[in-house]
Amino acid sequence: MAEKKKTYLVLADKLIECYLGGNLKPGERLPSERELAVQFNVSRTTIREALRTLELNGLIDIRQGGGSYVKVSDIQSNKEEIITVVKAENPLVFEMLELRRALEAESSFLAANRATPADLEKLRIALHNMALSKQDPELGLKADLDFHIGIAEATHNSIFIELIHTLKGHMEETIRATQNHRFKDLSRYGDTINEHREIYLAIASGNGDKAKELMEGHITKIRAELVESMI
Amino acid sequence: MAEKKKTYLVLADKLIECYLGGNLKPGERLPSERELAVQFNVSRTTIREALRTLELNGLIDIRQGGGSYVKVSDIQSNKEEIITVVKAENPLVFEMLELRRALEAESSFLAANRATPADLEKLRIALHNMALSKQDPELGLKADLDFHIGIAEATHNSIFIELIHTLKGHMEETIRATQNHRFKDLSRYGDTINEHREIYLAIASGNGDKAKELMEGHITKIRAELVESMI
DNA sequence: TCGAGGAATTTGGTCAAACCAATGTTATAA
DNA sequence: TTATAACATTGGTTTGACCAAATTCCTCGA
Repeated sequence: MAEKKKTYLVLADKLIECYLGGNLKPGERLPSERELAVQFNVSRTTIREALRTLELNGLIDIRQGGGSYVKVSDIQSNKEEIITVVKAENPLVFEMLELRRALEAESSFLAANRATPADLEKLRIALHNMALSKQDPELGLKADLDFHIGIAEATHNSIFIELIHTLKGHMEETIRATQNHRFKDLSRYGDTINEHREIYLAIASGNGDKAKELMEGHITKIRAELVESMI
Repeated sequence: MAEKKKTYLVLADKLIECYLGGNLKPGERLPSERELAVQFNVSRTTIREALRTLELNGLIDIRQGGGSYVKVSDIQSNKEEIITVVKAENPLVFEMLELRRALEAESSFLAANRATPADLEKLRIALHNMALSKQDPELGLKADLDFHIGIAEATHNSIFIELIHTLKGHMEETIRATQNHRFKDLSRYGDTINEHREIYLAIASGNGDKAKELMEGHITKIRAELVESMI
């Protein structure tokens, strides 16, 4: 069904496409409201609503008498830098794992306070798939990843979400490395599933501190398994 | 510093205070734009900008011909959260702070287990400079930064070290934003110094769990100060 | 020639009145 | 009672005007 979009949002997108999508560098000025109104064939009022939208999203800076300027978002570029740092093909497996411990523990805490019913549903599905996957390593891998990513997404913090996706490759590697152990000793795989389930319950019940503690323990245990698998 | 706030943001706050601060339950309808314009003695245009702000922040739902309704909030949000959303100059500031909480808490934990005498010496110097800087904001800023960076370096985890340097700009911004409050109330600045000192002691004595807990509290407090400084 | 000061212009901020479009309400007729 | 048409309400958009801040540009004096 064709959703009817609000005009000011459509305009905001057009503005981004025309001016913020690379054609205008940070610090440069946009055309005046009156010019934009003519260009897009709408009233100044409507253009102003679109500009407000961009301002509230931190994309531009509006100054009375001055004009609208593309914001030099330290933070936006910071965000990209952070991703770059983490992305760097790092052979530093254990350092990465420490980063994951930091990120995922805090994610669990935040998720417990913010997860929507839809977020929780995703986590339940991942849990369920994992339980079904005792004989299927690939399904297990995917479900395991889905669970960890699902928690990050439940924080609704865009930086955490991007970072966890950046770390996906590393997580996959780690899981594969430890899978041999897990499948040799099925009870251990069961332990992992139980840990996930407990983390889920803590998040679903809104117990942030407990969720964080459990996730810390979980990743510490992964580290131990990784050490074993390398012996 | 008497910042001149944009009218529509001020109005958005008033609307929250009058209607979303508990007096109106989720699902209930706000007065019409025309009524609100009369009530706050501004034009309908201005009221509309304020309502847009609330809509963009997901607090209300505006339906043509229907009216504006308080949204059933996805995330469990207390009043402070709401204020935060509306006030945030850059929506990513608080996301960044959450990232810092994750990184610096884990850093403190790791530092407590790995800090060398040289690492500890650096932290002591930063602490000392901070104590000396009650009258010198710039020195205080640098000492504050040095302390946080020093902890990351004491982890000897290259990823953490790179990340904290990437976040330096953001940290500086946050410290500056909260400095006004700190210097208005010197006892509060003393609190900050004491928090740093306690974190140092926990690290120096090898108590990782305590160091982590203290750092978490410290950054949570920074967040609260940041919220205050924006009101 | 250069710089300071100030007037004129540009640009965003606010207001008012009108009309359109979608929704909600009420009255009417089957 | 129900379906429908007329009306009222409410948000959406346009226009034009004026205010306030910032910028631009010109003049004048050193």
